[in-house]
Amino acid sequence: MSFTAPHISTKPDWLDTIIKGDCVEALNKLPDNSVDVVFADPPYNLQLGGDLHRPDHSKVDACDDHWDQFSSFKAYDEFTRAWLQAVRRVLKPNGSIWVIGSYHNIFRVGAVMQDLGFWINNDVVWLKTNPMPNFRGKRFTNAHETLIWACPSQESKPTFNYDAMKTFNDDLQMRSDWVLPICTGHERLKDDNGDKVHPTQKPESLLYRVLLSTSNQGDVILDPFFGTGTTGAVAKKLGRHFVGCEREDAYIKAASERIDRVTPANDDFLAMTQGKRSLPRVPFGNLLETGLLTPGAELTDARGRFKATVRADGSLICGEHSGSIHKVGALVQGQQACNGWTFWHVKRGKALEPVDALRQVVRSQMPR
Amino acid sequence: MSFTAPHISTKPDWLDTIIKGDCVEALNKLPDNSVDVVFADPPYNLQLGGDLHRPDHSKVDACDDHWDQFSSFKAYDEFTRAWLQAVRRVLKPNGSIWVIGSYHNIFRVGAVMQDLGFWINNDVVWLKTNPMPNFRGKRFTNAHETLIWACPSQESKPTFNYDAMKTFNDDLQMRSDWVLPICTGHERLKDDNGDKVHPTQKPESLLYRVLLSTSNQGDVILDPFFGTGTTGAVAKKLGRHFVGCEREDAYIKAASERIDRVTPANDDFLAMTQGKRSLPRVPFGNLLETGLLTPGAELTDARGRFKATVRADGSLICGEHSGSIHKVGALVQGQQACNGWTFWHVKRGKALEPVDALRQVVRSQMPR
DNA sequence: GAGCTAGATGAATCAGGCT
DNA sequence: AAGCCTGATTCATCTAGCT
Repeated sequence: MSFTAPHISTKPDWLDTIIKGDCVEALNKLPDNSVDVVFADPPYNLQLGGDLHRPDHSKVDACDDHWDQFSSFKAYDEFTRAWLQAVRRVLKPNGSIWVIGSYHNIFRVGAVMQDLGFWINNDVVWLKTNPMPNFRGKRFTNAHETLIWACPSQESKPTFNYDAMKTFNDDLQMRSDWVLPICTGHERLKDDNGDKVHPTQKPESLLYRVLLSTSNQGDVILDPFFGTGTTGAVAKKLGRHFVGCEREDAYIKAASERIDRVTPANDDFLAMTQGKRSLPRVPFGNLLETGLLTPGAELTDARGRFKATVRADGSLICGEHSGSIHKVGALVQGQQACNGWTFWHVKRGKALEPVDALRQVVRSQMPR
Repeated sequence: MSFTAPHISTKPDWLDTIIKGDCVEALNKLPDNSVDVVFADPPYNLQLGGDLHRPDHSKVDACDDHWDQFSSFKAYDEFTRAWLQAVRRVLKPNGSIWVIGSYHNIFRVGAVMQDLGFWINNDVVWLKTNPMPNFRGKRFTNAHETLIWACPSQESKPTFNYDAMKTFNDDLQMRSDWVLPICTGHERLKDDNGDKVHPTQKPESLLYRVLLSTSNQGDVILDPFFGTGTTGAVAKKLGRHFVGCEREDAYIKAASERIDRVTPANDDFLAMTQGKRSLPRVPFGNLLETGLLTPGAELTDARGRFKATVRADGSLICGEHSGSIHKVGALVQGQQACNGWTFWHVKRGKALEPVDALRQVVRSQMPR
């Protein structure tokens, strides 16, 4: 599980290990100012209700573990303050801390961090390419999580590999929104029954980007909620040291074996961390939001046989039919499917143009 | 600045107006439970000064000279609590509140909202297609802002136009990440010198999506930090009422003139895509009453594995099982629940059709 | 092997009306 | 007020198994 770092003559015994126990207690084993970067994925305090089923009646495997249960916001805040203070002692003055969370907990975490004097450099949103849908149709698909990147004080001068990030991002400044898939497939650790070992394993691509942007080779990376060790695995791969705190034996075992299998380094990781470079998607509704079309606008097909009217929500009305441009396009033609972008046209001056041309206008305003 | 709503006989004098003054004070003019949706873009640059007042109208002196982190955060929290409580009184129990902010303030706002009992439905990230770059190269490009969508309590049942948003988004569920350009060009209000009137004018496209997703035609939309009136302009355009609070005369003037220029969209095009949930309920027994099915009719599932017989009261008999179409459908499959309308089929000519198709026939014959 | 289909699954604060 | 019944609701991706 360990790897050599020749320039460190006497390696502390806690380096590149997982300390068993609650993180506040476990961190007592570390000296002051001994850590360069912290990555923390604390419990989210989800407060779930009853069971949730998919439309096909299968049950959603919820995160209902005991470690995610708190009696109140106050209790959660106290827990948060305690681990942040413990982390603060071991973090170097110019070190960085990353915390990830969802709307259930991230606002509380961020406020406590500010109260303790941490200085926020950025919040970063992880946009999931493949989030779980909202099965009951009662909310927006919860398609992102939030990371806070902060320093121990306003005076801190953290590592930020600006040029590496810019190169990484096709010579554009790296933005605060990162598009990455969730952790599935071979990367997801499974037990002997084929069940996931940890309910909330983070993708390695996320940790790559965190460590690549705000740490240097040989740095010490602390993860106070180590879980199945994504932080350790990526740290080792990138030539960083790690130290983790974890209470559950099953997670420690899985993480240790996982990190043992990691071979540090070449450059093949770059590909993994690249976001998708496909054309940005522009929903038809955008044309109304941005004023390129107004509710009541009339669309026709290229030959003018069918006429439809646009409503405020981006739906079309055409005789008895209503729905998306694709659905109504299919219905009026009596076909199974239709690309509404090329089927429907709009008058622009004297000429008829496919609405796809308006989509191009929107895209031209998007530098990405 | 006002527009007529003929179906409201006595329009309150505050409706479709901007109330001058601090929002906590101004909101005293509104009765309890009088607002359907709140959109709030609270100030968050503490160092600009002049923005913060305690509930007793004394000025907060936190950011006068030296930056005092703790006292200024505390003052901001007090300010936040005060306006949120004032808003809470006028918001209907099933109303929605949206708050937008950046990492400077959104964590504090979110935590205070939770402390006051607001229930968060989603956080939404607005991804800017054209953000300001990070000139010093010390941070990630700050390319997003965060919105919190919440309700006054966990029991609230807010308006959420799921089907309209899905149509809007090319027949995919609307996600929690919205890609929209910032407010520039002709949309950006300029004064006589060509300077922008308001430092943080929000794009109309953002409000369009907020109001389309969580409000209905004729709803009352409150913006306690009205600024140059983007909320009012989009509300009027979409056939909603507005009320705003604003302290600065210059903003009130610019907003009033702006809203006067807005032409509301035609009623016909404000109708939105409706889902099945809004269709009138048709009990299964109706199919027998109307003669579409006769007692003794045989139903099967799509693959013909299960056969059931319809009795005069609309119950099914299937082997040992009997009961409603839903109950028997669940029982024969050994599932907890089943939508009998789509599970059970009937022969119509040569083809098998779900009984749901018969329900459509009944609905088409119903008076609107 | 390639290609296809069916099935499984992911940090989720996920219903509403009537009796 | 609590309980019961109706019936509405999913996207991207990976794996296993079959042709």
